[in-house]
Amino acid sequence: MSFDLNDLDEVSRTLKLLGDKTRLAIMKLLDNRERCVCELVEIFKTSQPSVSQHLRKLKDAGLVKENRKGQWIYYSINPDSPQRQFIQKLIAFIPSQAHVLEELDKQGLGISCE
Amino acid sequence: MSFDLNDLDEVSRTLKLLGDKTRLAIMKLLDNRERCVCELVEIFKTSQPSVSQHLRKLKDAGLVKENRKGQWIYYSINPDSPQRQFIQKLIAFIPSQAHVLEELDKQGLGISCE
DNA sequence: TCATTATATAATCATATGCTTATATAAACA
DNA sequence: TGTTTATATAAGCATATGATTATATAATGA
Repeated sequence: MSFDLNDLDEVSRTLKLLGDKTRLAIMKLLDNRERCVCELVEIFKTSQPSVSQHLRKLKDAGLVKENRKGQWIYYSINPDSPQRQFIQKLIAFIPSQAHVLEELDKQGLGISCE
Repeated sequence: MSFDLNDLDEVSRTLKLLGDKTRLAIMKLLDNRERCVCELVEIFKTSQPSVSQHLRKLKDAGLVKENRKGQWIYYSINPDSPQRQFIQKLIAFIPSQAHVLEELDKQGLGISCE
């Protein structure tokens, strides 16, 4: 599981991956706790396939991992990622997404896939 | 000159900008000292327009500034960029580009636009 | 002024990207 | 087993991106 982060290619690839607003927000949201796909779909008000595809890219890069619980699949930050420290520093520069969730509540949408 | 870095949009835009291998390497190279366009062209072994266009994007984002000296235009990190601290942290994760220059020397190309 | 050198800009093009719609898979449950 | 719910994958499409080629601008020097 060795991996050299000190590599220009690798860093630029990671930046490119997180250079997408949705993916960056997903990482920030997962920073707190795991979330199931349906939560993310509601938060971003986009299609389910769109969220799935973003998650796929994050998973392929090893940044997140999935955990199925019955029908639901929960995603979380992959603690074993060699890039984790780097990712954490990036995330630290993003404001909390709390307000996003608050706004959802105001709109009475709530978040429940159950 | 106020600017809120604590903004998801802004962070993702910056990451996207540096999510390009050439632009990221340019920023790393400029971290040491200013460089003229011709130096960068030689280093990256790409076309002059290509380098110019990358520099244009970095300049438009306020990350670098230019300084004409006769025929030559030298680019350097813009110290007044509100994103500077963020950029510095990103750059810190990239290995020195010293070896790139060393290889150029070996190939006898040297670097001189004069 | 004309030629040369350095750089920027414009136009074109091939590829990458992200979204949408449709469909497949997988679990839960009647 | 059949239906519903959650998620993934595939296909198609519009837009973004980065490179190349050609041309424009600007400074230098004969």
